[in-house]
Amino acid sequence: METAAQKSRSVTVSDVAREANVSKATAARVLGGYGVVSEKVRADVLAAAKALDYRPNELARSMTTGKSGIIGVVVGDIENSFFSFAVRGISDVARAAGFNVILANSSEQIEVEKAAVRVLIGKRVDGLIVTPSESRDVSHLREIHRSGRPLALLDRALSDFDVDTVTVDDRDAAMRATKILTEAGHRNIAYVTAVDFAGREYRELKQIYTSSVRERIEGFLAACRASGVEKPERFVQLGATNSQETRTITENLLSKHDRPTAILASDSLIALEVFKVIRERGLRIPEDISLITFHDADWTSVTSPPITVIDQPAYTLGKTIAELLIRRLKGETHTPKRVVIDTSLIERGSVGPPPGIKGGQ
Amino acid sequence: METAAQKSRSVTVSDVAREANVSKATAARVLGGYGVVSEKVRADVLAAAKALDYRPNELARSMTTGKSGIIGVVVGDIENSFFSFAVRGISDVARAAGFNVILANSSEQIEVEKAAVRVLIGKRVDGLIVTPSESRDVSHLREIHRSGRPLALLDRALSDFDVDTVTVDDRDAAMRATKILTEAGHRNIAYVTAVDFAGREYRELKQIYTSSVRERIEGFLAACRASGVEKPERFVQLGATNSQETRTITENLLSKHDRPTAILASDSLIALEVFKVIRERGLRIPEDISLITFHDADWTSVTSPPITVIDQPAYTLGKTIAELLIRRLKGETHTPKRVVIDTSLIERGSVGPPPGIKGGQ
DNA sequence: TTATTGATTGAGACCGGTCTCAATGCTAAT
DNA sequence: ATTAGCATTGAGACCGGTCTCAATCAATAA
Repeated sequence: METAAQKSRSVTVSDVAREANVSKATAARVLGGYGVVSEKVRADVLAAAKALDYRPNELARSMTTGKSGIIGVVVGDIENSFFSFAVRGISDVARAAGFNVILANSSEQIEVEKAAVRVLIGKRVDGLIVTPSESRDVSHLREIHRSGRPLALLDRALSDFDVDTVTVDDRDAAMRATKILTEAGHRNIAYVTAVDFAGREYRELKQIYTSSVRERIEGFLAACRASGVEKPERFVQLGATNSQETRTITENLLSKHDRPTAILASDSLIALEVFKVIRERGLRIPEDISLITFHDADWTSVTSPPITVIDQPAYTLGKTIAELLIRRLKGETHTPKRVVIDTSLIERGSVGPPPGIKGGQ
Repeated sequence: METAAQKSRSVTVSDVAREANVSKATAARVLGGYGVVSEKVRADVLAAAKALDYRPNELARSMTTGKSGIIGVVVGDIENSFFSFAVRGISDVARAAGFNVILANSSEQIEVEKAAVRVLIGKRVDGLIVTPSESRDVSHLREIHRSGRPLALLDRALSDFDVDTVTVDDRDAAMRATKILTEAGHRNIAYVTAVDFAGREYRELKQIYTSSVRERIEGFLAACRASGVEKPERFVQLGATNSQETRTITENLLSKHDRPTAILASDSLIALEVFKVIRERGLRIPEDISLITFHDADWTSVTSPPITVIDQPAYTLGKTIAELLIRRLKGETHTPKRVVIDTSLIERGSVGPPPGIKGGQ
């Protein structure tokens, strides 16, 4: 009657120990893979474990060891393929190193991001990889640091956080892309980006709290100025946070009497919507308007014409930051590294000279 | 001197209790939000908690309650936007209900899937949502069931598993799509799908161990036969598991002397590659070849011509299965539901009559 | 005034592992 | 024969919560 199976309570070390006629401590030693045990006992315990179909409770294990084997990842939006590739890079590296990943979406909202970080800390993740949605409010990131957990930043740097960071050369990439446009003769180039900012009107760099966005704008402005464009600030369009907003912005842009002859989109979701609106308006690319976007999304190569893009190695970005974090989790104490990964510009067919209305340079 | 901060050990209930001059049990009551406490004591404890910046250890909490508040999700491939949308649906519902999601990728490999399930059970997730990569080896799914955790199946049903399942009307969808093709006059239609099968050659339905794939093939074959196509089996192409394989398959297909006049792709990743190869070959869609694909991926609407697709509501699929699972996790004991969600066929411009070489019906 | 009742609070077991330390047994050295 | 020394094993504390049960106390009823 003692063999009667309990409801469905899971098998514990004690159960195995009893079955193998050894102490709980000994059973734990072989099951947990630590300490020393004689061959005979080891075999007995293993046999008992198999017979009972023992499964270690990782939760309990985590509680004593203090390590959960989990890496928390907070990302802007998984639906954006840039992030899903990055996450895939993180996951692959993590799994290979024996870590699991808990994924959270911030929807680029600081409050959601803070909540996610809080939950993750509560779950006692071993480390966090975050794509900070802004640099003004970073109290929650400070907390991570204070809790002793390593933090790593993905895609967006934070000047006053000296932690492992992997970004791409945003400023430079934006400059190169813009330069291609100015060299083709464009002087009225719109830069459409996704920052959610009350008022929408762009005024100065200081109002942008996301490093990557700021750097790209910086690069865009620099390249515009270099080619003699006056007050390029007026071409910066903020607020393309979702397809509806992007659509509105693009429609406004295309309705202006001096509509831009080229558009630079800060991500592929924006570009897709821009592309659609351009199409709907019956405008031709690149004859009527040129287009370049950040991120080599799959669709950009199959449109007619295919789109010129800035290729951000998203997978590598994720892979690299995960490697850095894991090295730290394994005890390495290198000084925080700031890795900047090169992007490349893939020229396809979406850039041409501006329509001859007002002429080139 | 007693105020001296400990290294960086985290603040526990006991610490708060001491600070507030109450017992651990009482502090736990207010911090844990259970039992009853007087207003005064509650205020004291809360104040102490704030002063000490107390953060509950979810791990410890999970250990006693037996619930981790985590839903484990094992999916074929997050990079596939079908899955990333589904995951987004799951995540949104989960977060709203106070659950977290641990995501694992199986890469459609049964061994990886089994390992992932094992890990997730070890982490004591409250329930699992799995996209089973095959129906032959389901021992690991049986284990989930035996461990008392609810299991829910996403996108793929398992005949001998009576658990909550959400799928789409694959058979019907494939039939409708094929019918559009046959009605346009096609009789030589290739169906390209991603099952990894030694030998690649399709022989019979029984060799397909993924329900959705099987049903689609079934629908395809039925529609072909209905329009008088003989031995439509020979048009089924297995093995398009990655872009390279897909490319090879498509190239072979297009090189045949009696090359298909239409292609039906089982997912958007496959279709994208097929589309590219068709383009490279200088063939025109739909004049030279027609194309339909499962999943309304973003790129399908911006190509020239835009692609006719079977729209699978991936987000809804994820949302629905998560809702079902969560209801169960909250104690509801409804009999397992098998929800089949309708797909819709979005006709765009990639279907036309077959080129007039051999003529239509 | 004393017993009864209900509201609070405290003590301590427990979850399922890890890990320290002492006890035991056996071999080898004196 | 006695004992130091090493390899094994066992007992039990601990991690940080939850939760049961008993104790305390003031207020109400008899």
